[in-house]
Amino acid sequence: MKDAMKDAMKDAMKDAMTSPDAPPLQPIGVAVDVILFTILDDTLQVLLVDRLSQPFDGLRAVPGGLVERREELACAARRILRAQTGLDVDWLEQLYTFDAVDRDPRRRVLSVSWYALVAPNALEDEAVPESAWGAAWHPARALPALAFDHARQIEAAMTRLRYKIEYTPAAFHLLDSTFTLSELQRVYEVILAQELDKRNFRRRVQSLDLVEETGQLRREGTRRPARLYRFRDEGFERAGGGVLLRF
Amino acid sequence: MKDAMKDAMKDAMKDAMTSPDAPPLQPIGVAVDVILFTILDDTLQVLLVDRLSQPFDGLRAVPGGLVERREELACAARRILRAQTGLDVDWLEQLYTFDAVDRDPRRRVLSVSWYALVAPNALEDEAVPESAWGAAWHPARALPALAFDHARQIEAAMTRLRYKIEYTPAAFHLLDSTFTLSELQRVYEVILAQELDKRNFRRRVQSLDLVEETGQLRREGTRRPARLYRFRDEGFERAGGGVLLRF
DNA sequence: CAATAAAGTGTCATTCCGACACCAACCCTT
DNA sequence: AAGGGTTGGTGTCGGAATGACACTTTATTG
Repeated sequence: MKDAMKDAMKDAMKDAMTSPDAPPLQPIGVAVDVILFTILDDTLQVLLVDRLSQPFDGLRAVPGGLVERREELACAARRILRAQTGLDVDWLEQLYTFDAVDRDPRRRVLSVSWYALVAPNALEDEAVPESAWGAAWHPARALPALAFDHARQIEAAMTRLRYKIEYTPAAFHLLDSTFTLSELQRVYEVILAQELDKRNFRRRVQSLDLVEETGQLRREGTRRPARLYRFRDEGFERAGGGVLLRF
Repeated sequence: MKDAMKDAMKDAMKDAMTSPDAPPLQPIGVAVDVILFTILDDTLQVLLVDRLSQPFDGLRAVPGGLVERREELACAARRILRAQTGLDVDWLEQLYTFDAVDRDPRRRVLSVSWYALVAPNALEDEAVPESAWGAAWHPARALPALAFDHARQIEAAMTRLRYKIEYTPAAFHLLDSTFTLSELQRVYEVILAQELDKRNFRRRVQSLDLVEETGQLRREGTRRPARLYRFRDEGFERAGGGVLLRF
């Protein structure tokens, strides 16, 4: 720890020294936090880890950590996610930069917040390593006490997500590459927190050419098998960024 | 300058020292940049200042600068706007945090980017001080060469603005507190870069109760005077965040 | 008082949207 | 083999919203 501190100070010195014309550094820390969503048990879930040290020892938090000196923020977010959860995500978007001066009681640390989406079965495949972090899913609408300003961050991420699924293909990243229309509908219902009419939903999705049949069926349990679909990029592209799925 | 450097290092040391449990600082600089829009000559305009030193000496840039140690980002943005342009804005929103490692050739500096809106006559009142900064309006769709990643930032801000005027009262901040419906329509036309039908536009605005008559008229030039309106908060609130003005 | 220039106003045809209910297909049980 | 259970899958219709469209009004100026 002492060595790390010395290193940081050497870095600071070098940075200040090598560019005589550069204005002085303000020692503001930069962290990223990642709100990782999935849908499990027909519920929107957020991945939380345990905090094992001060501050906020014993509370839960979203995965996060300091950004390295020459690391892009999105890379930091992915690195931290991988380290704390073992997951690789394919949807990762910057959410907001949280900057309250006292959001970290130790010193000034900005949090550049991101949100990410994974399909629920990513769990089974990659197995969230219980490791030291105690990563686990929690229902997004019934969260325990959280460290830092993470409750606010999750709130903001949920709001953003509600908007995003209406005019981007975000929802598809909460599903496998093939899915049934009922599964797709459930994603929208869970995120929007309202029931949708099955026929109207299908009319929209199909008239926008957002999906195409794979020709295969999902047979599951004791009931009629459902047709499997896959997402069609061209649908969203052709629609050109307007609002697409409004319910 | 040397003193400033010493101060920065002292700060860094203090920060690292006072919290033995705090992880080491990464010396990443934090700046804010502000894309300030107005509408002038029926054109969307961006305020640019001259760069008078390296890097990018001689180019134009949006107002920006380093954040102070205990300063919230929005405060920094307002402080810098005031210093470089003399303007106080009432609409200021965080846009995005730009983080390319080499966006500042001297060293790693994040830019938390904001966009702001002012009514065009703010100019005449407060008189953009030509001062050292050479602040001046430039048509947003015909910009000169810009410092840093500011061209990309402006692009992002314009995209955001296009969305925002559809579901927030942003457009009204580009007008005086009272305005004619034609002026309001021109704001939408300029930002969306498309002509709108006068009667359909008025139908929407009035059916949503976004405006109320002041009872006064604007007489201007050689033509029929127009009724003056003012914005009604309740309109947007009642509409509850859905899409309101879609053309 | 004529010319000019923007302000202001209504209709109609089309499309979009939301509400609504039943049969089909499969599996399992008996 | 028949029947029950469960989800999958489909069409219509009435009302609302949308987009296209042109003329009259009201002021000023010469």
